Amino acid sequence: MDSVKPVPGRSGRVHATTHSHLSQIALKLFLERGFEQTTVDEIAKEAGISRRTLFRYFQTKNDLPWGNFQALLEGMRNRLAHADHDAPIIDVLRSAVIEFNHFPHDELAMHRSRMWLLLNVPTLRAHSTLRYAEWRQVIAEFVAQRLGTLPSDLTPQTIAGACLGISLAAYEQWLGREDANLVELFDVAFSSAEAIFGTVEARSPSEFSQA
Amino acid sequence: MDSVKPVPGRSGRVHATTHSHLSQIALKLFLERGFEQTTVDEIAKEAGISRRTLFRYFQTKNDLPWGNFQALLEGMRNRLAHADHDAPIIDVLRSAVIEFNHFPHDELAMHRSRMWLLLNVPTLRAHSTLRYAEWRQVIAEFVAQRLGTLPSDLTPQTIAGACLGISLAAYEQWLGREDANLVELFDVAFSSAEAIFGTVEARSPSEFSQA
DNA sequence: GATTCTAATGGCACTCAGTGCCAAAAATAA
DNA sequence: TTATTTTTGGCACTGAGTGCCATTAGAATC
Repeated sequence: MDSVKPVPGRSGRVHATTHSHLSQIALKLFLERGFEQTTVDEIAKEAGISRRTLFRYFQTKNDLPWGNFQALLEGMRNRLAHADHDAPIIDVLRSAVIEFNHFPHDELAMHRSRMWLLLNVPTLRAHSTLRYAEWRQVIAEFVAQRLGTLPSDLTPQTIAGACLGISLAAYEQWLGREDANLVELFDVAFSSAEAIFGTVEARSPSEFSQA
Repeated sequence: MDSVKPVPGRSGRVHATTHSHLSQIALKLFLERGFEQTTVDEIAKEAGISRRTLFRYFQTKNDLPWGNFQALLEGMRNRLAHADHDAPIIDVLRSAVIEFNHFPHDELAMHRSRMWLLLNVPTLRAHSTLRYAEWRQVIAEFVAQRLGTLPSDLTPQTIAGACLGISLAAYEQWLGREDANLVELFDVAFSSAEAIFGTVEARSPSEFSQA
């Protein structure tokens, strides 16, 4: 499935597996036997690697469902950094968040399982707080950079918090309806939020300076 | 400090300690050495009980800073249940939440340490999610009972979420200012929220029926 | 093609959180 | 004194996570 190939121009032994592959195996076992009932040893054995190696791919058992979250975060960070500087902040955020939560059709079922676990297994629910904080930080840093403030200031933090709230609301809806379209739900959720809050405070500085 | 006395009319061995006492010892060690650097064995030894017994008072190490949270929850549940049935929901909630977060003067320093840990140690921050959920559930059940809806419905959940948000904002302020008054901050936070959202949707049913 | 360098793997021993089980201790009730 | 009740404490066990180091499998160099 995920055949790992040597990267040209890079010394050293080739990776035995991928975050994605391990995550898939873990999700499968978690769904079959339950999260608490599945041991890390079983996952490692199923993946054909040693337990020690698994802990080099994932810091904790709780991180397994997330896949390579750091890489996804880095992708969103880059997307935000290279966005059109004249586009309104809210528009950039909207498309970045939607892109972040866009998955190929053949991965959607797995993603649904993933999100179901993250939102329903108590241990994972608690641990998610930490991942959410990292995600919000990426948003906050982007907004702060656009507004010329610190990421810790009220506006960046508020907007980041709102984006997270919107996302979680969309996922709640998605998990509740078998036939729902995730991207559409995100779109609707963002539109609702914009209608309620307006976009005044979220416009880019260049729009003001160009006037 | 916490001398444990036999309860009249109740058989069996007397409790060797209290949640409060263990919590105090744990807080002291967590602040001195750090949360991760303190083992449960050290806390048990310092308290003069066995490790096994400590785990009968607290399910996990993460629960130690919370003290007897279940008892506090039960207190709030009772307070809400016995509140004046004609008083507006928001007024009942306001006083219940403030009372929940009211501590005697000589316990305030310890409570400050407690909250600092809960909001700053990653593991505890994550675990708090679960305690917050229980707290919100108590609020939601009260609101639902007053409105004649299910606790899982949107309005009870939203109001409970707002109460939590208000509380956390008040704590953030409190921890940032050495001289701040916690109860006053809660009062201000509640007033701000009421000013923004109004109180229309949060009035008790009897107010409508009496009209 | 043999050697060297580099980066990942795997095994082992260890710490620590948390649990099941059961005997011992300490209180009340008969 | 004896029986009953409830908590405590010890012990062995499982499972997560870590430090250390030898081994492996590639690439790069000669």
